[in-house]
Amino acid sequence: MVTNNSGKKGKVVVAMSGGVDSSVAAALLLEEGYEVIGITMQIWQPDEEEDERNGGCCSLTAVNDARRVADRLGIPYYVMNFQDLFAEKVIDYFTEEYLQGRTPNPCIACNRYIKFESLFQKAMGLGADYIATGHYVKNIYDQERGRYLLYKAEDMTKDQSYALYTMTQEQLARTLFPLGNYTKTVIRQKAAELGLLVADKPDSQEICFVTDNDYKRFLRQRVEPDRIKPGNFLNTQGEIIGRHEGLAYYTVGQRKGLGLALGYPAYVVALDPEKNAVIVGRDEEVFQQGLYAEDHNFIAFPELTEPVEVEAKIRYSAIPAPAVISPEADGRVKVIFQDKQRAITPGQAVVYYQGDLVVGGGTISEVIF
RNA sequence: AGGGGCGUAGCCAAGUGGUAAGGCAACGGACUUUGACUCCGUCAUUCGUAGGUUCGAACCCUGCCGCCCCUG
Repeated sequence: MVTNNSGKKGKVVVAMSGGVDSSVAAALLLEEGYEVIGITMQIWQPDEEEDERNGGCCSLTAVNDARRVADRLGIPYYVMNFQDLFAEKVIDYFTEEYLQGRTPNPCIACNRYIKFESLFQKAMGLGADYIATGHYVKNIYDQERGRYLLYKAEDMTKDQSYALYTMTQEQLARTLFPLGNYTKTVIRQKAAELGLLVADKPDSQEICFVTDNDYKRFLRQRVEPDRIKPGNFLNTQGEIIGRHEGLAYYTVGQRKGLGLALGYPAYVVALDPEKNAVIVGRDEEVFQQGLYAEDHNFIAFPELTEPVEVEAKIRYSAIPAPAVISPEADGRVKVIFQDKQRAITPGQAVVYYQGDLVVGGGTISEVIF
């Protein structure tokens, strides 16, 4: 059985969401001999009614679940308030990006600014040697390169390396990912063996602060109406083919919700903030050869100085595709794919891999048509 | 006004006497720690309307309504 020994291997703060993964992560670290402290980040204050159902990562049930697990494991447990920071770095970013005709990835922003920046600092301030999360990903120190490297998880279906490409060497040096070598199935079994009540808790999904999975409604409620203006749907020839409700409600590659009966499936090819237009086309018109990305972080090496062959991943659920990345004079990175990719979307992250190794990544700023 | 054509679901559209294809859109579900994509399911007791012929009509006939084209 798990016992809290004196932490021969160091003190680690585990970010506990109340879910299976972070709960088992804490348990595994305990077994390995770390001194474990559980912390739940309170990041979002849901409207009374919209909460609780499935227990978002910040709902009361989440905190209660996490606290129970901590009790069960016999570790200290605290709740820390990150609501203001989350509102700024994640929610504001999320809405502003949509308003500008880009498509944000809030999970990446949360990992970057909340978990691995703010929580990280507070943990270090508490005298912790490490921070740990329930992400499915591997963090390994490479002697030859003298760098900490990030690798895809053993369980490829659960791999979350895409959402962690922003991690710096300083962060990686003091971060533990106990789940990297396990499959989700094993983790659930482990939770059951430990007698954790969260063993059968469903996987979380969707955006944690958009509990009904309707981000359009979320924007409608939070943004001043005059910031979302209706405009024209244009075909790729520039002809007006209909009216849209506002750029913020559309994203590249989208099919549903356009309301355009053209006889063939119509997809959003691009958003044009200049004209406040949504460009629509056929399926084949949404495939593009490359992109420019900015705001990079490289993990496998300090910086990109010459063209490198990689497999680039354009969205969370994409299969990495062969591409060549090369540095541009303006600091951006040019990514040219071997084969055209579907719905390359400004605002989304592009993460570069070499096999299981995360080379680095950036934010897509422009699509090369 | 005269001549011709058309009127099938939200859009396009097949069906010309035997009891309403299909596509698009929409809606519902599955999938999913981002938005999307994808997949599965649902979607006209009724064919502009009123009569008539027929065992039986969206399909044939007649009136009316609406729209389009041509002529003057």
